[in-house]
Amino acid sequence: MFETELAQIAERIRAILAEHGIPAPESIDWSPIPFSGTWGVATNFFRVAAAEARAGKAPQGMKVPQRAQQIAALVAEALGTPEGFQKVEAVRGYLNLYFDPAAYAQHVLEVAFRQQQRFGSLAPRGQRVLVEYSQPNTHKAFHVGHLRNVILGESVCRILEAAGYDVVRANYIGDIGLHVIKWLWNYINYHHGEAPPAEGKIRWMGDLYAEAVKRLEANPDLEAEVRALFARWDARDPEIVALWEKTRQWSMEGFDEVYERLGVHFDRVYFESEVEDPGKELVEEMIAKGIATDERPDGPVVVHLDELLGLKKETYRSYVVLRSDGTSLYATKDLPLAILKFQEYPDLARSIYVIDVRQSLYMQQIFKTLEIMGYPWADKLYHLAYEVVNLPGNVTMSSREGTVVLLEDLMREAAARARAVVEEKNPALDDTTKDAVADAVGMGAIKYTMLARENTKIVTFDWERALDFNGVAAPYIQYAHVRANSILRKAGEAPADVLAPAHTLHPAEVELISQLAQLPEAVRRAAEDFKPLHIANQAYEIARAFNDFYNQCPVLNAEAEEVVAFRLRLVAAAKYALAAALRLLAIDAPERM
RNA sequence: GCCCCCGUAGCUCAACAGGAUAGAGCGUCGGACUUCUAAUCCGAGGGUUGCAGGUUCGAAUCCUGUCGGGGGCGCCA
Repeated sequence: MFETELAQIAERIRAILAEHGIPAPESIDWSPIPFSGTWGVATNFFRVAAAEARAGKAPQGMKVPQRAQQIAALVAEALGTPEGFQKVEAVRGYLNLYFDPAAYAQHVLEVAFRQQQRFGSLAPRGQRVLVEYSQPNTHKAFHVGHLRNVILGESVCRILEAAGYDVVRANYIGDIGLHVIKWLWNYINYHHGEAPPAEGKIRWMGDLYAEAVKRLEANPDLEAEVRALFARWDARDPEIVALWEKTRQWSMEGFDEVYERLGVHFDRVYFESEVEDPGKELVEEMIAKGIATDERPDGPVVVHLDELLGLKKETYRSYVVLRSDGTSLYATKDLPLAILKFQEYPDLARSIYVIDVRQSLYMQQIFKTLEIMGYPWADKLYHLAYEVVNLPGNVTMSSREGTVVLLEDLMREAAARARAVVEEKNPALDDTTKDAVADAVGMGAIKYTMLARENTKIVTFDWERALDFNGVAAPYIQYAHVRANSILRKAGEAPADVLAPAHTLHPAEVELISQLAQLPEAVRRAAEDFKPLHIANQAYEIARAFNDFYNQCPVLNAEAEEVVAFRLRLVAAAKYALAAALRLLAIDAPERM
């Protein structure tokens, strides 16, 4: 807000400094004034004073903070009070500019009314980015660890869109590999002809996989059967391929249900199976170019990155692109997939991989290899690393080990608990609404706990914490939205125009407007760092400010008609902001609860 | 052996590009519903930001070292 005005003031400050022979800083940055209880921006002159001191030009015997204050005072004096501002002051080396409250409040409301549910959105950039996330394996379970990926990926997509990017949502399905063969082996031998239940397809698929692993561990001799089956699959035995396609579809249907429930959809779904053959061809090309070393039959096909780059220190190390028996592994397929993405979307400004942090080295190896191969877009690849979800006691979630919390169990439990709370808090609602509210609150609570955390921090899954609806949590924000909605409903017609306040603003109004105004900046930062956390924090701050306002400032029964009119508009703006922020977190904003 | 991440209140976490007085929630104690939904609000208590140096006018934030925890390092995905 007020970027052009501030740029002009910055120029005037430069001129004032120049007049006094004081070296100008390379940039003049503005930040909010803390502890002020009103709106304004500040900049400081410590850098200027320090630079002056280093140059030996500082007035004799004057310390940097003291000199900074002197310069701030000097600038304040020369600047006067610019148009649109109420007050200018120099405090402890800072120059504080206070906006005219009425004008500022009106400006914030104007933006909110113009953007409405898109409040906080930035101008279009005309750039396209692709985000690959979720990446589930068919024939396996979908647990809470996978949930963090989906939620983070989806939120990042929404944030990037709000920041003006054109976003391609991509999924990459692990539909082939040893795990699939093991599953098929178990199915053919012990479950032939069975079909998954209508409810809980993913659980059923996961159970059969776990069973396969258990059988093979109990009797390692059976591995030979699995290898034989893998050979048939590799030879494209029609019977096996048909069964693979049919069973894969069961997993896909299960995934679709989950995505539907989470509010996630993809623009492009890639399958590992579609890049396997291109990958094998690519490996041959890499061998021919001397990028990959063929150590067969005694070893696999390897890319020795450090050697290729002439690095003496271990950096990128080496990795295998093709097994010694000629079968593919992850790297065989990730390389052609990266290429395929840029063939389909040549104008990508960024190709982002949402993948957990344990694969950081691997990702760097893939990116570096593509760079060595000469792909000009290699520098646009970005690994968005996030930490894993563990169980208490630092237990890694593993479908093999059976140490998992299944997504469907979590969602069911969340809905059930939320439903009980709705029943207690608002029994007057009809059943359909109660169900909808329970879903919004339950899913929201889960999503918020995963997003309101630094990507690089491990989440320890705990039932009580994940489903705690109190405190800093989605329901708190949703409740503020509901309260705002409730006031607007009672008021009748929603206000469509904007008013400047005619009364002296209450501190709670000041704080609320101030928090609303910070949403666009939160969007900018969240998009820049790929951190939904910034939105989660800002959403909470807005809700907190709104609840405080709600408590202290009557709206419909305010003391004067003009106050009612202004506050109604403020409530509407707050509702827009809350809905917008929740939308960026992929959390529903119910109308009542 | 090499590399990455984490360490902030009793617990779980915040803290914009290094800026003014490090903030929330939970838990504990004490208050506020005849008033727009109390899933709310107010108050109290709680800190040598693991430790030691360094850079800087200024460090939770950057650098070096160190301790503790987690993770990754050629045929798993």
